[in-house]
Amino acid sequence: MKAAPEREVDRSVSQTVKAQLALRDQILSGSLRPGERISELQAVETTGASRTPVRMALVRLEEEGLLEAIPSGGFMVKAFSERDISDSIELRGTLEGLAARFAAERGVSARELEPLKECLAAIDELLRQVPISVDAFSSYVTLNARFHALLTELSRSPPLIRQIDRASALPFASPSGFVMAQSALPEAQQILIIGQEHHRVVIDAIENREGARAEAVMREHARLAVRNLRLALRNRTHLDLLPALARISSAATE
Amino acid sequence: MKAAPEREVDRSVSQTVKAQLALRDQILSGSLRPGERISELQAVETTGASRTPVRMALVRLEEEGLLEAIPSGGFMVKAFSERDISDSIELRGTLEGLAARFAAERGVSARELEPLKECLAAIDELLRQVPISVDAFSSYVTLNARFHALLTELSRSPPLIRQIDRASALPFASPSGFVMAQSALPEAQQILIIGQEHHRVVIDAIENREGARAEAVMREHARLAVRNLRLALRNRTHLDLLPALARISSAATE
DNA sequence: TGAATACCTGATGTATACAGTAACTGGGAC
DNA sequence: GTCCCAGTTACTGTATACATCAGGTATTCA
Repeated sequence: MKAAPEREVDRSVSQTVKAQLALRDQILSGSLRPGERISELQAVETTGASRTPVRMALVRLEEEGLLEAIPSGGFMVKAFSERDISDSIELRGTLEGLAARFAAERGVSARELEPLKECLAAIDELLRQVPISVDAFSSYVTLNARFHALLTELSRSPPLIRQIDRASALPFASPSGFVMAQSALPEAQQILIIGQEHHRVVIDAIENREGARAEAVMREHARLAVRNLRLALRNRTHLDLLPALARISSAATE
Repeated sequence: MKAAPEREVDRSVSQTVKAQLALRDQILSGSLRPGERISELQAVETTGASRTPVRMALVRLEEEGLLEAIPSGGFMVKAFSERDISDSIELRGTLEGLAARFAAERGVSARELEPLKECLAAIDELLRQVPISVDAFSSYVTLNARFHALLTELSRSPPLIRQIDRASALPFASPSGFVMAQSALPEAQQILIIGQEHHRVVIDAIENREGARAEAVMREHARLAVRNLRLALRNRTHLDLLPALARISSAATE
């Protein structure tokens, strides 16, 4: 029973992971700007790791989709248009739809659905209070992520789970990527309520083995995230919650 | 104007890529067996590259889905069940369906459809001969891959194109992964003809901006590959064309 | 004054040396 | 005979040194 599980990070976590997390933070916080070449030596200084783990982290971040390889060598921060992001969300929705259909078609025991229903109830509880507090929004993000993860697992398809995980790795494409960004807007509550209805329907569809319905509702569910994205971009006041978004050029939409 | 563009591979291609190709070959040819831990030092000997590029290649192959990270460190060859493979194919079909829908909904100019139609005509030409020669099968694989690549491009969605590429990276999930494996079977011709019909329909659907139709036909198209997989596994005589498949345990299907 | 070339600086790609840790084997004790 | 512990071995993760190449700048010539 080892003590200090918090500060042990410095030793137990590998340098590679440390560098990866640090660099991802730098990218998402906007310290590194899109199109900018990432200098390995600079990364070595800011992350504290050596060149080898830094290179490792860069390769992983490229696979993750945050970086782009430069033909002559090295990496640069990838730039995303609004269209890229909405397409990524639609893509995730399509994959989650497939997962829901698999779950419905292949059948799921009541025991497996239990945690999903608990999650559903917890979100219901959150939404009961009006207006919804900021804390509640934060809890919603956690519970929502959990719901989506559980639902994905229901497909019992490792390749699909893997792909959904990668599709959700991009923070703007993840299930609750823009929930916080619009927590102050009046439309926010309605969207959360509608989203919860989708959650309810998909569970019902899976229980009744209605594959097409389960798939369709998950696709529509993702489009809610696209709406959140639009809202967040139109009301740029709260972009400080996701600084990387501030650089998305709306002009690049079409 | 440099000479010897063939044997220049030794210098122009990076050690990392060389190692990656060599290791992938070893995995797919069956030299490295599923579940087996890959020793870096051993890989250094067989590939000729140093440890650094070998490690790089291992990370990339893991992201590609051929390897699995071992918690205590290192990598092992991933094992696939028949179900894993059919799910991967269904997954690719779903993504290609999305691409076709995007193309249909967003509109495609006649000029952009031109290369698709040329490809279609070339395959038609191939299928005219009965019975189809082995050479024709080989040409079919090339043209089919080209058709799928062009279709994917039509979506004009970089994130989607990227994901489809990754989904097709697994050789068993790629569009014509099992065409060769069943080239000697009598059902083969029929399947090729049906596949070509799908190609024809998806282009027609995109031209007429029928998104749902385009999507549906691409999904069905992928299921043809699942059928090919089943055929290939039932007639294990020709598994030598894809040695890695010989290790798929049919028992692990359910 | 402008363009081209040569040199130089800084980067990445590669190789290898070192440290820490996990797994395996051999021996001993119960 | 079996189980457990300790020692050893060999592997991975990390750091750093070296070579090669691309890009930029300065100088020179037209």
